[in-house]
Amino acid sequence: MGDWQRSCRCGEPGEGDVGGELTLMGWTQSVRDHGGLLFIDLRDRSGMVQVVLNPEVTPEAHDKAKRVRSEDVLAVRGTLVHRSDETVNPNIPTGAVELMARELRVLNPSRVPPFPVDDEVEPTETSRFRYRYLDLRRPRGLRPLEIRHRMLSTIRNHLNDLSFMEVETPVLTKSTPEGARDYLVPSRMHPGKFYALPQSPQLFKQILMVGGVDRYFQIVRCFRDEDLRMDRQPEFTQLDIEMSFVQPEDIFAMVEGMMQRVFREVRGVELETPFCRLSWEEAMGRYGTDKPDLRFGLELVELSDTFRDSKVAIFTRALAAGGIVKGLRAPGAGDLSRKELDDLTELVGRYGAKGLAWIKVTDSDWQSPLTKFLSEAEKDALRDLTGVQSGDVIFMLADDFDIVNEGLANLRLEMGRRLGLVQEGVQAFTWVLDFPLVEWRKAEGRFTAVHHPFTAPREEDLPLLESDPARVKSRAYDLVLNGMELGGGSIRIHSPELQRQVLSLLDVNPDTVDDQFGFLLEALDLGAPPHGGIAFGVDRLAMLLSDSPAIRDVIAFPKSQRAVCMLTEAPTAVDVRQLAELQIRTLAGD
RNA sequence: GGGGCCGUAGUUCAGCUGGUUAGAACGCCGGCCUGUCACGCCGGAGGUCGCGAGUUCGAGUCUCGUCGGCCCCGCCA
Repeated sequence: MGDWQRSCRCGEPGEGDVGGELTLMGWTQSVRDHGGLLFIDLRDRSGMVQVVLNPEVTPEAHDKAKRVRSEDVLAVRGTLVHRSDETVNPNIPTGAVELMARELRVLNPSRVPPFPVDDEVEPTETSRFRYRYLDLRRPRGLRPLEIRHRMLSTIRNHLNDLSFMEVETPVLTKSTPEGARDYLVPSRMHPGKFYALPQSPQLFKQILMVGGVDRYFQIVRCFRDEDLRMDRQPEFTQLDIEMSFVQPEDIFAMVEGMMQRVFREVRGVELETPFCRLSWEEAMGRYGTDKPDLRFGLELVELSDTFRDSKVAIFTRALAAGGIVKGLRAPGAGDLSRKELDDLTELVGRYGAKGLAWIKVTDSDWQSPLTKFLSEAEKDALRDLTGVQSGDVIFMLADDFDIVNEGLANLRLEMGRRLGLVQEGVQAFTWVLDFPLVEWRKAEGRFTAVHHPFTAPREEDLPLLESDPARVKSRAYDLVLNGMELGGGSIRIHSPELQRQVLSLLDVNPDTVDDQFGFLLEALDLGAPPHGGIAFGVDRLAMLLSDSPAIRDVIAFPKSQRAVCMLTEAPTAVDVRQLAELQIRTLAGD
């Protein structure tokens, strides 16, 4: 660079700067060599500006420019001039001006890049993330991170305005029995012992409440060693919030205000508040899921009673086994082909359904493999309950509660898309309330917490804790947007006795309760205020705000589906001496 | 742990029921060109068809295995 100092960024020069002497630095987007005149598009994060080299004015600079290649890093000094009317480029913000170069320095030449650094062709994800630095030079690569940054800075401003305090909690912490698989970190000072990376700062933030921190938040990395998905990474970021002396209403109002501001400042969209609210039971009943996409209707219909004494064996058999029958009317879907119906059957099959019953309703008849088993009374009931009309299809599923709901919920999403019912541009927020406190895990033969073990039961359900735990509802809530779970939280248990009772209901061994949660129980016994909070998936929110198809797009250096860092190739083997120091020997031979 | 899709030039892709020397566009290299902005024109180079077996007279194409990427189920309090 020598002693040169950059005067502004490439996207910034405008007509106000014309006549000025500018020094610009950036990357070579393209070179257009006309033999005589030569143009260079100089780019940085802020944008692009055209540099002109004229061999008659500056033969030396022009000569150097002839050897400039894509992605070379340049510094150019010259005069900013107006372009003549015919040569103005309306497609870029700096298109009215250009830099007449007097002197050019190649700060660092670049090898030919492994993929073109522009938004024209999308490189494969493998090369995008292997060469993430090239990807980030493209607007398409950088934009999701810019939106993420704006979102987080808006959130910090907002919470700061509301007197929240950001506190950092430990990353080297303690493994706890419930929840996802932990990432472990061996301890050198304590051979054979391990820290765990936090799955969330849950217990620390509750302890902060006991410490009187009152209004806490943290934008914090969390770790879960589970298999990846399009919207799941092994390390992800939570917006963690906790407040003392609050009711759910206080949390809702705070979150709605925050979301309003985020959508206003990041997307320029004005959200209506208060958000919709659904009980868990209503959400499950009408949509078959606890995270319904409310951008379209297509509600499910309960049909168990209709078919209680039916001749349709698949229905009565499922009901006899304690299952349910539910249906979904797809308006105007009567033209579905056999192949399409097979595909839909395969779709519900993914969630365990053994088949998918369908009826095509036309003016003259009901076409279905089931027709001959359906009584007139059942047809009347179906007409009443679904409002079916000629040209529609009724889908029905009979199986246990989870399979029916999950199958139909996903069928509903698919049909919503196929029938073009999803209203684009609509932000359909909803709170989902009154989740069950616990659910029975057949595989494990015990109850597990639906939210987490520190969630308070509803007060009116306390008597059921002993007699019928499955019917106890919790003071938990989720925030759902367009079918995506953005965050969830709850009012916490602040009584040590109740906390012990819930832990024992979850069949946590009484010895390990004190081992694992002793510090929490002790804190609850030393003046813990009633408190509650919520945590959001920052990455998912950023995905939504940036219209990104995958979580990888909103993370600077994401991991592949097999949890490998595509840039550094971590995890890797370590030196045996490091292992010896930790007193660790691996079983995996390699 | 299970199911599915994909892997061909530097990049994005085409390559049919197996059949001559594996193609296109962009990029790259060389030449020409003084108002282009996805500059244009002429010429050229560039391939372990992910890898390994198998079937076959013959495999980019079929089969099996393997590696990698992506999507899904399980898992993710």
